[in-house]
Amino acid sequence: MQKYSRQREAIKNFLAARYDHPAAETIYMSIREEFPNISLGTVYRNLALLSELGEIRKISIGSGPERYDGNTEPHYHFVCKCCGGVLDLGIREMEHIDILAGQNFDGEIEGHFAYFYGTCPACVTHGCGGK
Amino acid sequence: MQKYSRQREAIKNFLAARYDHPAAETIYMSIREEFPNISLGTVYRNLALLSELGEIRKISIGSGPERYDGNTEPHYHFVCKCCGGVLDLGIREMEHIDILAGQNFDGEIEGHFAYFYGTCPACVTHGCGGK
DNA sequence: TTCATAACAGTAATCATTACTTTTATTATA
DNA sequence: TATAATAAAAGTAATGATTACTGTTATGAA
Repeated sequence: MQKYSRQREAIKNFLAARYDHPAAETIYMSIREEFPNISLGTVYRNLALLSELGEIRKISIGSGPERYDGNTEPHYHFVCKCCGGVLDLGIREMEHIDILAGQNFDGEIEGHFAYFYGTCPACVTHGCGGK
Repeated sequence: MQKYSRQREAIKNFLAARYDHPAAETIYMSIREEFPNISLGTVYRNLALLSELGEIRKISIGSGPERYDGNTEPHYHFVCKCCGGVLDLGIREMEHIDILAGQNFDGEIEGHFAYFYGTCPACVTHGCGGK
């Protein structure tokens, strides 16, 4: 039986209030302000648990550590090659590409993972490192 | 100035002859048959170098180690949730989704990374572990 | 042939993440 | 409210993938 945990609650609330898709280490550093003794293992365990419960989302962006997203609505991400930031994109789910991929393929396609990359608005105007 | 290396040549040829997108460890184990003293570091260094030169491609599939592909033609991959295998898909580049993603976005979209997942042909017919 | 150095083998270090061990916090029940 | 069972914690050790470091060897230009 799952029990309540103040640390888990704090991690969930922290993610719900942010839109920059932080890594476990970043979450750990911030949560430590409220729980100075929290351990990194606790952060990882709760991130894994919350992901399984579908209360947060884990996002892989090629290189570097995993990022976490408090927004569980289906949406795509944009990764800036310049500053490394991760932004949300306001486009709908592209179910049609699964159909496309399934043509001339004998397996069963359930879905896809995708993210876009390029230069984010801030880096376009202020240059790299401008953010 | 870049110098020739028999080990690099062997790694490149090995990848060119395979279509299962092996991980560095797998490549290491196979190349060791020809070069018993080759070190894992040499495999990683050459994989990184060949990727930079555009002679092979490095593919990230969410979890687990990076996979390498001797086919540098643009194409998409399918990852089987059942056996973990990675297959090539015969669909064209989907440039249109970059345009789609760029609408209502002020940054510059250069491209996207995407892969599909589900059950591969072999696992559909023989069940999980049947491959 | 000599020489400069790219690439090597072997090993140590790093980074992100997971696992283990003992203690603490939560919650159902007496 | 007190007791007891156990989920979850803190703290630490271990793992897996990858990168970096340190002499040594192989390549190729002079």
